[in-house]
Amino acid sequence: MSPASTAVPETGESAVSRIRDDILTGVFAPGQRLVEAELCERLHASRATVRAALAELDHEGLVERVANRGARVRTVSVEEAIAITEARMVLEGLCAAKAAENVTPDEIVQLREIGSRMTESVSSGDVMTYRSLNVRLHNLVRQIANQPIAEEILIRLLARNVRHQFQLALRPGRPQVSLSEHLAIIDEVCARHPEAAERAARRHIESVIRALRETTAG
Amino acid sequence: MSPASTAVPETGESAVSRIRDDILTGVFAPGQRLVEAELCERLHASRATVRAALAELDHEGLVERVANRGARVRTVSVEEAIAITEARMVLEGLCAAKAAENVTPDEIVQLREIGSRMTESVSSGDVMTYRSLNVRLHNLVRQIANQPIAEEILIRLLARNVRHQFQLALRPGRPQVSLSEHLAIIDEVCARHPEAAERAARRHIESVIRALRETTAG
DNA sequence: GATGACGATATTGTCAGCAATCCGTCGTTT
DNA sequence: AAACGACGGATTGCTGACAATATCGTCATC
Repeated sequence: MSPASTAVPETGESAVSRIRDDILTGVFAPGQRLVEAELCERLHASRATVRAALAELDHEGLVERVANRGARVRTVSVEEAIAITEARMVLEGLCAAKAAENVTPDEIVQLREIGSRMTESVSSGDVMTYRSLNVRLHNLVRQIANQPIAEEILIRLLARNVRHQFQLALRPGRPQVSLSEHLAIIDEVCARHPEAAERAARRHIESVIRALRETTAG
Repeated sequence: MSPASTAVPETGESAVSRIRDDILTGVFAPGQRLVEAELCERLHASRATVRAALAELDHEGLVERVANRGARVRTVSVEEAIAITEARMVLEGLCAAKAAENVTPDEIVQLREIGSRMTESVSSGDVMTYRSLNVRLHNLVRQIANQPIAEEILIRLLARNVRHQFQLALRPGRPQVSLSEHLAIIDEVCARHPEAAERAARRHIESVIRALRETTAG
């Protein structure tokens, strides 16, 4: 569950979380400079603390640091978002395959439950619920896969382009497209077909990539 | 090219490099405690510097830190090495596919050159040369793929279990097995067949995984 | 008017020291 | 004798200050 590293300095961790949240919620805009002294005031922490936090966020890919020139919120272009999503594609495929190998009856019930609730939320047009179910589904698959290395990488990649993901979810017609893909993943994992589950996961992310590409054109 | 993050404090970077090298070359044994004060003396640096270095290496997965209890060289079990290699498998597959899409005539020449030199070194039994060519091949493929995100992740994963990779390379008969797999990757990339190149890359890493599994049995 | 050198300012990188935390040990109590 | 709690040593986490570096504006020069 813990996002990434093992090091968890107490106040330091809260500093990381607060800055991360401020980036993800848009308090800090993409490209904005993050001056250490300012963050010190804001967080009531020392510079060593915010410095460690910035290093961590640099590692997560949320901020960009250059030597002697400070840190800024990383702006991820559509091209980068596509490259990130391509890496996600193969890793989610791996997790889906592993999940199909490991899935337990209880987990099958959970997957089906998410699937039916996804179907409901799409037919009722509840985009936000669908989106949170989407996150839950991917989390559950990763958890079932029991592949901590791939999981850690995926969590990071995901955090890195939440912004694009979010914009994508709001596109009209997008939930309808992704719903069937999600249901296919659920079906194959529950059927314990690793190869088919991997293909389904990759098809899903391929569709995400196509949608991202369309944003450049449109 | 740069190993990982964008942050490159000058002396800090050398501290990171030196500790990393000492871990990879075995000066610091797996599981060994890394006390900050001792590293300060060894590197003639301040604690802030070595602290930042340890954080970076924690991010890279080479050291393990727990709050208030310090850092130690991470020991990676065979199970972890397998999980890491499974993640590598799908990412190398992605890079191979992308490389097959992007490869230029000049790069084809370079790939063929490496291939023929690999064949020579295997037939002459020169394991170390073969190993360095192996590294060069993977580097070149990643470079051709032009997929910076996947590349960065792969470099980290690779560094994380060099030890296992190294032991593997020394196993009798191993070079003969991997040679044909490497040549297949080269063939498919040069033929510009993305799907086939991906399959070839995955077959290769699958064979690495099988070899790793055998180490547990034997 | 454009260009390049120079200096002031802002910001990061580094250092030494203090406070907080954890582990092992010892003594005390039941 | 075993369990429990307090003490001491060691090590990390954090704070404030100092040094190094890059950026920006100014001014002289071509």
